[in-house]
Amino acid sequence: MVAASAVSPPRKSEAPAVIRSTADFARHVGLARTTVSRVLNGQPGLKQKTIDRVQQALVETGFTPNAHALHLKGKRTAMIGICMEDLATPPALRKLALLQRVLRARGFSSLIEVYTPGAGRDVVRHFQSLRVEGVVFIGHFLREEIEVRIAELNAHGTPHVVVDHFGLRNANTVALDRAAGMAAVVQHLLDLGHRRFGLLGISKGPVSRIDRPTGVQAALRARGLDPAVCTISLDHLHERQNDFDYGRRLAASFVDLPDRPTAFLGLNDEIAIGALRGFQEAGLKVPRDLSITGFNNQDVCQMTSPTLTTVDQGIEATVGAAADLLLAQLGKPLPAKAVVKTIVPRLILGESTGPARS
Amino acid sequence: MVAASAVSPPRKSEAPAVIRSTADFARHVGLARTTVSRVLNGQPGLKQKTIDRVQQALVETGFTPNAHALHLKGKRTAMIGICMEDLATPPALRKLALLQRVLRARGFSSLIEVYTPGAGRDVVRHFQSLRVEGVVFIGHFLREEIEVRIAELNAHGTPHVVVDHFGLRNANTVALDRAAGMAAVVQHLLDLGHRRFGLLGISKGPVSRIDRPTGVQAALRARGLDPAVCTISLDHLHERQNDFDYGRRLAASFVDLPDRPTAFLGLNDEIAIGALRGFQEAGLKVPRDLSITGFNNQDVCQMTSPTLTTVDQGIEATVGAAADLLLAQLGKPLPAKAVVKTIVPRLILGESTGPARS
DNA sequence: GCACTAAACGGACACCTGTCCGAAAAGAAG
DNA sequence: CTTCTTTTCGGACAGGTGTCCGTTTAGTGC
Repeated sequence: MVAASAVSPPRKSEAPAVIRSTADFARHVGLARTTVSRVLNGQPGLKQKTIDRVQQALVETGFTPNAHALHLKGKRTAMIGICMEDLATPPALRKLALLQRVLRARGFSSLIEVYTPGAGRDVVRHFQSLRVEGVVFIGHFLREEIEVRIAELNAHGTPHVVVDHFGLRNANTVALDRAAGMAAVVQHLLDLGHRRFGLLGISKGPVSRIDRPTGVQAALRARGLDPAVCTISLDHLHERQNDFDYGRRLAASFVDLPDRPTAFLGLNDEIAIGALRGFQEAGLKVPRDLSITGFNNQDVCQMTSPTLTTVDQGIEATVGAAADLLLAQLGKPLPAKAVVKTIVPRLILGESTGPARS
Repeated sequence: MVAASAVSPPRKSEAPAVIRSTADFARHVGLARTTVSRVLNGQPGLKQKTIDRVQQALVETGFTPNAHALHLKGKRTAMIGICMEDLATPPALRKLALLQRVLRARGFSSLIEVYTPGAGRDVVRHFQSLRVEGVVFIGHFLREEIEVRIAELNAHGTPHVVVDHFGLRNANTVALDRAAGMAAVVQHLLDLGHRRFGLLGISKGPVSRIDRPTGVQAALRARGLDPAVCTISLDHLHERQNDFDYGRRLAASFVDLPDRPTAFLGLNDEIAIGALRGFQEAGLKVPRDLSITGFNNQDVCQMTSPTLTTVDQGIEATVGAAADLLLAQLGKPLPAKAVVKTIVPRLILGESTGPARS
């Protein structure tokens, strides 16, 4: 038995130890709950002295109204759910960072979840239960699963945007036109006289019309060349684990190939840099003996010798467009037709490409 | 005037167009709200047929109870607020990604905010208003400001952990012992015969006892050498913007220095790689003519030629310890004394260090 | 000291949920 | 058909908030 509390039962005006609600806070200040509420919401008809008193106590105690109760009263949550692909690649993380910044600037907080295959339902349900105002998907997911999620979001009237996963049904999408980027690379190399291309990690067929292989083929055909003749891939010879090492081993396999290509197209920067290293270890000079290109324009492209010719992803443009697309939907009824936007990337010339050796 | 609604006013049993609450959902299923609630919470005394009916409707509609109302009823929010100093650097992003994964595995969602100087108050207030169960700070902040935030959190009984910012008063901290890492680097170079060290970006005095300069000095003194004599910095000659370029320009300044150091200690990997490039451009061979070390062990360290000797941050260990520290506080009263944990990093040997040229 | 006004008070309600509990309905057994 | 049991119904409440509104208190002018 606690003597103190038994002797003096808490009077109404007594300040509580821990402030958990406006009521607690009002008792602490010595005002009515409604009066405090009026101060907090800037309503008229209050004496300046009272306002000051509340403001000061606010600073002292650091009290904050319960956001959940506020939302229950109809206030918007100002939260955006972000689903990330499980693979934490540098470009994906940069997109996340940038997106967070853009959303923050517009007054939204970011709730992030990694979307592992199979767990997607829980993630989206969780966002729904928190009544987020929108959902962003960053990365490439299982088609069937993600399409179900998007249908759910649409059914609930929750805006969404998919970044990078092109071709999903009824999905608002912002994606990089990788085909265009790859075409620019190939054109650049064709202009330098290259006619035989080694593919590094790009052996898989195109998944959509804006995929890298499509761009390679289109650029070659535009010059009247046959992709099947001009390109060669040794991807099947090695297992892809670490990208850098994968590129290195691919290069080693290409070195002694009769009729070796004069130009090599990397799926990404890591593979390209690995290949660069692999060829250099074999005693070849880049770009004298051969040319190499990357994709993504990560920081590391400027750090190699020679610097890497690559394709800039335009992450800013992509994320900016995604944010615009998402926020434009707020408050309005969902668009009848999904909006799809493609971003055309930019060729970044480095020192790793040069005239074909005749 | 809408004829349909005027003719048939919505009956109680009519299903609403949009399901926003358990009441809506119950009407949709054709059951009482309380009955549905009992199903959702697994209470006994329900016919299997009824349970199935609700479950099915749950799947069909994708209805989710309002998390905010649940929290109001006492359910925990299971949210952790994460304050980031900066989302721009690769190590910071890796920490964030890893932390999110660890928290997710324990059933927590992550709310991230970038903590810009001055805006820290709003960020923490926002977390408080959302009644997060804990707050993590990742990075280095303004000492005074962050200490006030932590005091606020303590006053509210909200657990916290600071990652990377060592020496804050009353702050639970997990930090990398950069001094130990740097000492290991210097010892390694001393063993290789180096006696004169160029500092790349490490000119500023130590902020705490686990900072890089402390480690350099300690390692030198341990061998009876005078840091003031053995080390030289030209940091003041260049403005630090992009780290890679900064390192490159620093190297250029060192090239023609009489009595040039034989070993160079980079503040981080980017600066080291920039310097590596700078020296190579000046015609020097690494490690034949000089040795270079980095710090952080980013992926890029393996992509340079030669590969970089560096220090592994032990991000997994750091983030794991931080998560443990935070989650251990949940539910319990806050620890009387702040817990401080340091992580000892590991030296990663690369090809960029070799015997001193006599 | 009186009348009048400005300001603070405090009860009520809605928002959505889970839970309790008495009442009503449905179903089963006789 | 009656009785008893199982199941569902639906009203009430709490949790924290903003707002409305009638009531009480403090302050001002004369």
